[in-house]
Amino acid sequence: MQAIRNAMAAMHQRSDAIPPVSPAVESLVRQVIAQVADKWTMLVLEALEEHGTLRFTEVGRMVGGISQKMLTKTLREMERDGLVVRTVHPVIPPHVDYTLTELGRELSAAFCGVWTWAETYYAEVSAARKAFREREGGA
Amino acid sequence: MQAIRNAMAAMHQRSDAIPPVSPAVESLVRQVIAQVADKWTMLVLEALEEHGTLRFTEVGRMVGGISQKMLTKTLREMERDGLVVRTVHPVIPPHVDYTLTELGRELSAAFCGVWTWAETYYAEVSAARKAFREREGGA
DNA sequence: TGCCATACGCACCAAAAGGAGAGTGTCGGA
DNA sequence: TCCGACACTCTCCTTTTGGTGCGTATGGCA
Repeated sequence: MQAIRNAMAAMHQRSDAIPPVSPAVESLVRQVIAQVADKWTMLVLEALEEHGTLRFTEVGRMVGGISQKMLTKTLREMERDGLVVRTVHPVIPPHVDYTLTELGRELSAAFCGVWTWAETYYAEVSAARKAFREREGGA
Repeated sequence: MQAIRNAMAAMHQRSDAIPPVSPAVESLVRQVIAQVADKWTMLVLEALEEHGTLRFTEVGRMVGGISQKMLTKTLREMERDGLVVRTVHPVIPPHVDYTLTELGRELSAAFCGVWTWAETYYAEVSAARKAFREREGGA
């Protein structure tokens, strides 16, 4: 049973996968991808792309079904990664608004293809799931 | 404190967000997006796009750092959603291979933009994180 | 006088994601 | 003879995700 672990471990040093780019870049890119390929991030990105500058509760409204905790977390991570700018107006009912940076807009544009794919093929995904259930589930 | 819950609840009936598409389609698309915008799914998709047909352990090798459990789960979900075809050769050391379907290839193409974005801007994301740490973290 | 609204932080909890390790069944090689 | 290989599955465990509810500061409105 060592073999699999050995192979997996070896994987981390040697890059059998994609030779063109260096392993260090590979790993960074994967890290960024993993961070960004998140449900809430995608939804918030969409909302801000569609509506421009929004404040906290407005983002929540646009995204829909997100808790304040997750919204805070997602926005903070996006701020950290340079995808949004957070502007605090020091007034007494607090007022904070969020805008996409250029980086954020670029990412949003990149995700556009995935949205289009989902809109184009969701029916086929549904059909595939149904077929799978009938084939596998209700044998 | 009811206000937020009311607003959130209202959100689910009325579509304040994106009028152009119907709410039903919206919800389906979001569901598909949430399913598909997954780290492992993206990585497996990439591996299969790059190398064509692969068998179980080969996919694991190409993706790198994935446990067998997650690999099984990811591949099963992708099969269910019609992204890959799973072919079992009934020989005695088991032999199963996985190939992208047309749907899978289309999705892979759609994600291409995100990969390009990550490759183009990962340095800027790193810089943004560093700046954020210095600004916020090590105040 | 007193409650509401904003944009959170914090504490507590449940559920899901994810990893490590063992087991499986048979066959071919050492 | 007995171990390893494949493609898993199962169990146990930790970490992450996500939800709910509470607190907060204070100017404005009733």
